[in-house]
Amino acid sequence: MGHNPRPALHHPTLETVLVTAVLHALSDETRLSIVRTLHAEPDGRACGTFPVNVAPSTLSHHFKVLREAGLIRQEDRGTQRWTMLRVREVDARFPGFLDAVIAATEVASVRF
Amino acid sequence: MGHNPRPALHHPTLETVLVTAVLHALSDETRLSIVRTLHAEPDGRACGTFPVNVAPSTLSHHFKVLREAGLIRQEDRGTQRWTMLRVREVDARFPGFLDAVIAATEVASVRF
DNA sequence: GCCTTCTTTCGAAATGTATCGAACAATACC
DNA sequence: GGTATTGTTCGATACATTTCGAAAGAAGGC
Repeated sequence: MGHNPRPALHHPTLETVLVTAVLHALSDETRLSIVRTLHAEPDGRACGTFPVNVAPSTLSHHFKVLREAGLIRQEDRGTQRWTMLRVREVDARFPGFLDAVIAATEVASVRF
Repeated sequence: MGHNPRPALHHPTLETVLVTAVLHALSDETRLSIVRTLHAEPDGRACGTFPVNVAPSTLSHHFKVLREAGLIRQEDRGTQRWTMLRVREVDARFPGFLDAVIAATEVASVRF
């Protein structure tokens, strides 16, 4: 019998995620910071390389919330898990929304 | 000595509210429904007339959250409290954000 | 095989949130 | 003054969320 590869990650279609789920996912300071970082790096980055101040297990929890809200896509590359923002798909379902949120956080001298 | 009028409601300047507070305020189904109703009625309406399925005390709690997030303005008119969406101010601080959220909820056959 | 690296899952604890009913305040009207 | 009408505050409860450390799983290199 074969080996047991990592379970496939679930990436919901944007049509099936609730508006409230997206808003809730972004209403946390740490998760919003993750989305900001990803927005500035279209190629994505590995999970462990985000500049956040939480434990790895907590970070993993936040990625799950973002993934289930349809905001990020993750794939395995060797031992690390790559994370990308689903810009196209989010913008197709919520036109202008992501840009407006990012822009709101980029005003000088404003804390999230 | 005089009577004791209702305490003045606090309406924070949009510059002082956190982005996460606005997102959190809108991430609740009942509150999002209130904002949708107000968006369709620029003149505002009285607190008790919103089509929601919660007790008056719960509704009062939701108005407080929306008010402290800078999303609504309330003023007393006789025995009732009038509520309006702060469209201009919200749009000045978060350009395009409110419209994007409202539009996202107006897609046919989509639940919040 | 063994060890390192990266990430997740599993409790567990602390905190926050939505909800209600009962009681209270303020205004308007009689 | 008395009585409705309208909303808020308070206490209590149930549930959700954020957080961590410890343990485990999977891939890669030795």
